[in-house]
Amino acid sequence: MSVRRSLLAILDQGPCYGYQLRTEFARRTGSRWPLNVGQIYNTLERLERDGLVRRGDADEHGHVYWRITEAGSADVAAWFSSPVVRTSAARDEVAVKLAVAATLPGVDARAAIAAQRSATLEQLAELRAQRPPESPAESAEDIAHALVLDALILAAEAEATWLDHVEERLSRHPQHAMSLGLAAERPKRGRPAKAPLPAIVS
Amino acid sequence: MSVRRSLLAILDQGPCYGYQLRTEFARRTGSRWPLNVGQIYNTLERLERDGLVRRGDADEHGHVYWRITEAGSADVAAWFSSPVVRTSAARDEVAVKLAVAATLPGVDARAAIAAQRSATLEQLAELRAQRPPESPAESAEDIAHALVLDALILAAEAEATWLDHVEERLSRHPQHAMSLGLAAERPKRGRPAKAPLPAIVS
DNA sequence: ACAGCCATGTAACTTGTTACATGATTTT
DNA sequence: AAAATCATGTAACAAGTTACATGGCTGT
Repeated sequence: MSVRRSLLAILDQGPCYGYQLRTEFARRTGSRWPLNVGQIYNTLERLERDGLVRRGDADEHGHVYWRITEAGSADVAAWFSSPVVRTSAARDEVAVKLAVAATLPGVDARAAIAAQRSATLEQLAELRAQRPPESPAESAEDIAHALVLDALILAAEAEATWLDHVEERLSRHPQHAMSLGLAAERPKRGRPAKAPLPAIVS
Repeated sequence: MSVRRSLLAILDQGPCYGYQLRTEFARRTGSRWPLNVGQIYNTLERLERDGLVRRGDADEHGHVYWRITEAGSADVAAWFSSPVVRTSAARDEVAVKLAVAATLPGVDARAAIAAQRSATLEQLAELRAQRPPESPAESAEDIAHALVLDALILAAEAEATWLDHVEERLSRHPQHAMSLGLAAERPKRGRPAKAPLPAIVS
């Protein structure tokens, strides 16, 4: 929902045409998350379908301006006033992947961790290299870009810390090596699993 | 791709029927990411469409077993041997949201940060409370669940740190308050933006 | 003339997600 | 008998993403 909501929030500042929204989004997020132009138009049509924006006529230059509706403004206000909830969904692919890898016999979880850590540390170095030197007078754009960069850096650092943590924990339990075979076949339809949790050494 | 890939990785251990995959996935991820049963069957059909699994006949209990193909095994091997790349996509909704909030005049970015921090800290407390006491003998399932829990805790901690960082940086620049109006209208079609970046005080 | 950007749009597709229907079996 | 769980499936949809077509304008 972040693209859709972001475009709507920008439109809340005043009417924009499609291509302009792309520029505005890029300015505010440091062009770090590329946005295919086609997606802008898709999203605008879906927002119109949902009654959150209205399409205007093309002006003299051929620009099609879109205007937010009251329902749209309410949606933006609600977005900004309420936190992003990470309840059920929001699966971290790396976490899911390593949890599965660590519990499957025959899968080299250590290797998967090592591969991920290499990639994460490399990306972390790249991100840190992009951090500009502290300057006393920063433009609004500079600050916004710095915020996004810091978010990425902190997330990568947290992931690296977690990977070390995972590896250490796996090292403390070398005997059963975290392997968890499939639960034994169930004798009858409807019977609960009652898995024997075979401890297979990888 | 994490659900699809996880189911495929489990199938790489041996044939399973749909409902069984749900149990296996839940066991390995601590039931922390609920998986609607219907999604299992959708995903299996899509995997079959892509030639990664083959559907078997129902056995005496009516269980429909699915078997991974060679292409499927290769996909699993490739998944585990290569890191998850967070290059272009992988937008963090909170980061996008606050970057946009911080650059839009009339939006109270401080309030948005405060709301997010409350939610994040609350969730962090809940997650920490769920951390079981260190026990010398942990089952494979226990360890997997701990890994997932730690991933969530570290991500929440990183987010909290980042939120503090953002707020502090915004406080250091109170004059223009990060506000960035829409770029001025472009005089002609095809002209670049050349935004004046108006410094609007919120 | 040509490359490249500006600008709008369409069509198809992916993964994830939910709601619903259906029925068997097990437990209470 | 009723409730809960096991089990398979279908239909629809959401958000994001890409590839493509089309044309105007600008700078070299």
